[in-house]
Formats: sequence, structure tokens, C-alpha cells
Amino acid sequence: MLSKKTKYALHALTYLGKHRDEKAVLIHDIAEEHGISHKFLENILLELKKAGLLGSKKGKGGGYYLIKEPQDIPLSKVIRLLDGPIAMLPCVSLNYYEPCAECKSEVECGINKVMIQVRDETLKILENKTLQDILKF
Amino acid sequence: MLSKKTKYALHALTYLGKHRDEKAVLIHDIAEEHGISHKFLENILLELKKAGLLGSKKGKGGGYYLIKEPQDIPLSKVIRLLDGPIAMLPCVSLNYYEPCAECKSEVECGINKVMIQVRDETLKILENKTLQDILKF
DNA sequence: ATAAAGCCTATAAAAAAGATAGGGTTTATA
DNA sequence: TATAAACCCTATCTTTTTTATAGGCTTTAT
Repeated sequence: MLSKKTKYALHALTYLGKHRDEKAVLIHDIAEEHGISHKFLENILLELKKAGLLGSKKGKGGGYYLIKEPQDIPLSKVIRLLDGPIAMLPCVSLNYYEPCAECKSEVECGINKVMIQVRDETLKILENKTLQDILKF
Repeated sequence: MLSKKTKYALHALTYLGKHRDEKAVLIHDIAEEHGISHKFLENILLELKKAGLLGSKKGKGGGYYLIKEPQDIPLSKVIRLLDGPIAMLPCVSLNYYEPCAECKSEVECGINKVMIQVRDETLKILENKTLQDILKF
């Protein structure tokens, strides 16, 4: 399951995507809209900024705004950023690979093989669906 | 990511599947084979038994054994049993549905739509791949 | 009788997730 | 130029979940 962090990030991006006409959106407004803790969301937006998805303006009249086109933000990127691996097993993760401690041999492991399939099908969706796609609703 | 519980369960089932000629397999042997805590694994096997996947024989000479054919144990069943939902969001889970607190309207939520797709593709694999499939390696 | 093995429940320890706190810095504007 | 608004940053606290352990009970082969 996606963490709240990731869910909040996706909702915040959606909100920002829907308010692209405005120069900057307040953390406060996003938090209120979704009933999220202001401070918690602040940390999340900061991460999104550091990752290059958002820009911000400090001081009075400041706020956050998208600095990428919604179609250039794949959902896989957001999930990986906040939640880490998308794969169901570390031994199958493309971005966070680690061997499984309890597994004798990766090449002889059938679990591994199935989870590679799951990963590939999942990524086929999450790397192609972008913020643009979730804005449409 | 799958929990250790689920991973251990899958490995234990695999072990049992590969030792179906034997009347009963000791927890101890499975635990040792994969470097798992005996007592932790004991709890897991008990769950698998209660779920109707395993049988057991008590007392001296006892142990665990599969009571279903490997091709009749879909991986989705094992994962749901130990880990709960397979879906990435509660609002999209078939077996553990719950609305998302931060979400205003499910029908107007684009995140929801994408996660339904991911769920469906994932289940297409995990409901059709069985213990039989991971035994082959 | 005894020892081996699973059954069962409770509790503890560790890790991760979620949330809060508070001072720092920047900036518009009166 | 003082002030208030807003983001920046890091640390800490709390809660929840996961992982692991403990220990006695029951069953059964020998």
C-alpha cells in the first residue's frame, strides 16, 4: 500500500496542476482542501521541490508551483521519491536493489521470477501514466 | 514490498512443495534451510494451516505437509493472508476495501483510476501463478 | 513414562510511519 | 525600514506496524 506521504504528494501535485494559472499556491490551502496536517505536508512539498518537480517563492505572497509540465511527471517518479521501491521484493527492484536474505539463489528462485513480471506490468502503467492523466477527473 | 512474513510463507510453501514425498516436514528444517527464526515461522505455518493450505501431525514424528495441490494455491491467496491487501490504495482493494480519508470523491479521483489498472494487472498475474509455478526452479 | 513435535496466546523489541515543534530566512508592502 | 507572511530546515516525539521471543499446553510414537 502507498504511504500517506505518497498519497498526500499525489493529491498536492494534483491540486497544483489544477491551479497552474496562479503564480503560487499556499501549503495551507492544499492542506486544508484535503484535511492534511500543514506541517507534514510542508515536509513533503519540500521533498518534491528538492526532487525538481516544484518551484517555490518565499516570503509574503509566496507559495509552491509546478515547474514541470504535468505530462512530464510520471507517477512512478512520485512514488519512488516518497515511498521507495515499487517492486514487491528488494531482489527485483530496479532502483533499490538488494538481495533477499532468506533466499539461497536468485536465479533458482521462482518467487523472484513472478515478482519480476509483476514489477514489469506495474511499471508499464506507472511510468506511462503522468500527473496529466490524473488531472482529467 | 512484501513483508518478511509473506516471504517466509512463500519459501516455506516452496519447501513443502519440494518435499511432498515425505509425510511431514519439521518447522525446524524449513527454518534452518532459510535462516529464519523457528518460533516466528511456527506462527506463520499455523496461519497457513488455519487458512486450509497446510495439514499437520502433532507429537513425535509430526510436522507439516501440503493439503492442497500446488497448482491450487494461487500466490494472491498467500499474500492476502499474510500481508492483507494487494492493491496500492484501500479505495481500490477488492478484499480489504476502505475509502481514502484524504479523498473527496472516489469517482472523480484520477489516482483511483490508475490504481485500479495497476491492481488488475497485478492480480492477473498473482491469481494465475500458483505454488506450482514457483516450484519449477 | 518420556521426549519430540505442533498449538496457542501473550508480550517484548525494533523499525517505520506519521506528526509536531520551533527557530531561520526571505520577501512584499505599508 | 519594520512587519507580517510564507517557505526552509532539522530535530524530536508519538503511534503503529512488523518482527521476534517466551513459555506453557497438548498430542503422539516409542
